[in-house]
Amino acid sequence: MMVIMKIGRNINNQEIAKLLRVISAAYEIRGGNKFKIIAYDRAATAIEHATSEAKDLWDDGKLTEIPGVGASIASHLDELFRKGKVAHFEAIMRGLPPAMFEFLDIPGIGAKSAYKLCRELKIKNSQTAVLDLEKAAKKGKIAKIEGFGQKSQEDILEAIKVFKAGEIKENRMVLPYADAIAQEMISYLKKIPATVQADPLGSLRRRVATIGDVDIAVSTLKPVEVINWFVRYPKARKLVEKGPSGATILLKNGRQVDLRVQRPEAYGAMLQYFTGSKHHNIHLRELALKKGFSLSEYGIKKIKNLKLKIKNYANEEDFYKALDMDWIPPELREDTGEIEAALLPPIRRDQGKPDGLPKLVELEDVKGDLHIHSNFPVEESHDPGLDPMEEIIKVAHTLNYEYIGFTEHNPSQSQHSENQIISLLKRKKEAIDKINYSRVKKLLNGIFNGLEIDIKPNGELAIPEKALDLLDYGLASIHSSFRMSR
DNA sequence: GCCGTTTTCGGCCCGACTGTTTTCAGTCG
Ligand SMILES: Nc1nc2c(ncn2[C@H]2C[C@H](O)[C@@H](COP(=O)(O)OP(=O)(O)OP(=O)(O)O)O2)c(=O)[nH]1
Ligand SMILES: [Mg+2]
Ligand SMILES: [Mg+2]
Repeated sequence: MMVIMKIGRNINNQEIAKLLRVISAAYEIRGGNKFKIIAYDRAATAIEHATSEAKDLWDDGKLTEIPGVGASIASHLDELFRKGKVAHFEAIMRGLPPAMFEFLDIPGIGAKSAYKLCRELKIKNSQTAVLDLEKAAKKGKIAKIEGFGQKSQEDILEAIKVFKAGEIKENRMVLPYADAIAQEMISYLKKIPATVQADPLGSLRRRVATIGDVDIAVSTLKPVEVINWFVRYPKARKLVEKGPSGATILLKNGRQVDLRVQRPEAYGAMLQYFTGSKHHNIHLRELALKKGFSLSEYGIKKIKNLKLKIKNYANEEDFYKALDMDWIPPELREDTGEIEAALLPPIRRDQGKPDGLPKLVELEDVKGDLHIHSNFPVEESHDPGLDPMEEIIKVAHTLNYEYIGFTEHNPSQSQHSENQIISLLKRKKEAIDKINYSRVKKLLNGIFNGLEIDIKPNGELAIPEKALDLLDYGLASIHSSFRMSR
């Protein structure tokens, strides 16, 4: 439960992000420049999402290539990687109760509340901070603090329960799990005629590998009906909040679902807003501002003529087109250059940027699979495949694959002599040769004989050298001894 | 603190919801 930061020279991206968020919160308490606070937060998000470890980028002198990391933060990180601590950060934190940072992941508590609670309740010990806060709430001490009351005291108690159960957005789910939750909710929403359309948005629509919460938008002329139906979802455990334009619930499984509703004629703007990402939206809105437009989930306003009515967009294509941009595939909307790339050709040429949006790899583009486990009995030590090769070939055919390769694990070394391993692999090679000469072969252009070969702790492969001659190819991978030093 | 072909200075997204406030601050999307 402790969220104390791990600091040191071997800090990873997740831990750096946490550290930068703590600094952002510290600046917020100190009344620092509002945009500096935002800058630290943005740098945190950028490092969290970076595809390389910040420490490796630092090694190559490329830290400032991360958008949002400039000279200042890069120099602090340089100090962090060299010395394991940052003097400037320590100075910022000095005088602030360290326990307050334990509260930042409790839903509804931000920097200001965390600080006030710590100070007024004299909470000193980081290790027991959350428990101390809970005790204080139960004794009615929070309601007495200025700016808090009976209701906020109850809300904090509830939030601590949620936090202790690990039911916070920071504990992310894998994409397929979130997909399942979203699909169930969408079927439920579609049961009432008021729902014109319902879509999973946010990180789900962007197909991010891990998902914090489930975001859903509904197109409707009867928002009140949809929202009331939503909050009565049978699997809902708790209503978090509810208003005229949406609601948030917590499900019995501890997951959060956010709903936003919008009229059909303005649904395009809602799709754009609620798909995100946050920094894609901010970047897009900044670009629009320079052109004299103000963007929101309701549509586009002309800044000069605020009296002019907001313009509706029923679909996303028109919304982006109004900004002279190509429609951007949701998978690319992470503010990593896609906005500049989407600017229509004449503008790109003016700016000397000829490149458009990249063409994404679609499922149909996948032409084969060279890592497949069949149930062919090679007597591996673990995880044999479930289906016969013939069945797998048929499925590959229905997927329009041109080729596949079979890569069962190598025969277990502990159970077999070298000769036994070779004879097992000979049998498999004969089986594949046979398939290649049989009718099934016509389904695919190529069926290859591979093997997933263990790399042993001493670096050797787990099959004899001459067994390699029996294979078309091998996949070598490590299956044990993960705690060896680098 | 970051960033840039209208800027190396002067900007920085925009809105929903809640509680405690008597007009808005804090938190979140
Ligand atoms: N303009 C703007 N849009 C935001 C902001 N925060 C969130 N959004 C929009 C874009 C997000 O993708 C969408 C849903 O917010 P979430 O907090 O659920 O984020 P998202 O789903 O992208 O990631 P997640 O996996 O839930 O952490 O709402 C913001 O500060 N400004
Ligand atoms: Mg989300
Ligand atoms: Mg959300």
